[in-house]
Amino acid sequence: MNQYLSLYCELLKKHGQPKDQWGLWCRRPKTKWQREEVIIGAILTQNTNWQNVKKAITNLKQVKKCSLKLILELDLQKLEELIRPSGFYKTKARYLQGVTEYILKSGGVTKLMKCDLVELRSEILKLKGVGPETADSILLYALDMPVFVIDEYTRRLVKVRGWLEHQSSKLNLEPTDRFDYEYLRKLFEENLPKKFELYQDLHALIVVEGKQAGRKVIK
DNA sequence: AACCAGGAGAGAG
DNA sequence: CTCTCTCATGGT
Repeated sequence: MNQYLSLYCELLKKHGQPKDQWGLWCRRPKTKWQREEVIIGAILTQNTNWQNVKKAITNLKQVKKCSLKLILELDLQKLEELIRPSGFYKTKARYLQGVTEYILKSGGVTKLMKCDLVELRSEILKLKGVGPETADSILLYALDMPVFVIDEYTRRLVKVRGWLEHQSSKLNLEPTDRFDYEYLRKLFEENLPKKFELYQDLHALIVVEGKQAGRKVIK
């Protein structure tokens, strides 16, 4: 068992199955509407506390079911007003409508799940408001595709545990490249069985662990 | 009362 | 390609 799998076992033992802490995101199986809500949440949570996102989603549900159809039905100003608690509400409202338009035009979430992973990833990365982390969160948690999500918690963990110390010199990488998004993503994916359930749980556990650890050892 | 949380786009150099 | 600025709310 390599260090990535032992990390999973260690965190699983410590925190348990990350279902309740992560609400919908780690729930399996998911309904179509739960998948849509995860996509909406993935945009809303950008650089924002999850507590604020919950308020925004509650506001949306108060109007109607939190779905992609609702996002398109609402006019921009109304949507802005509803998601205001999540911050950056004007830009996020536009992001949401753009992403929603693309998904519905492509045939909806169920259709997307049958697409080729690599192609779909490069397609949604072109959408405004969808960077690497948001794209992979959507692919992994909404569409059950095996992509590992890299975030600040993952970077810190890799840094703190010194996992890249001897590999970086071996591969002759510049210090800035060692924590590059794509590099870290491939590192995790190459060292773990390609299963979306494992990716979902491990990433969630890393976040839970990271939050609990706080920012005491970081620099 | 700063500081920051499941980031990303746009512009400059 | 790598900085730096901007977008904004709510909790410590």
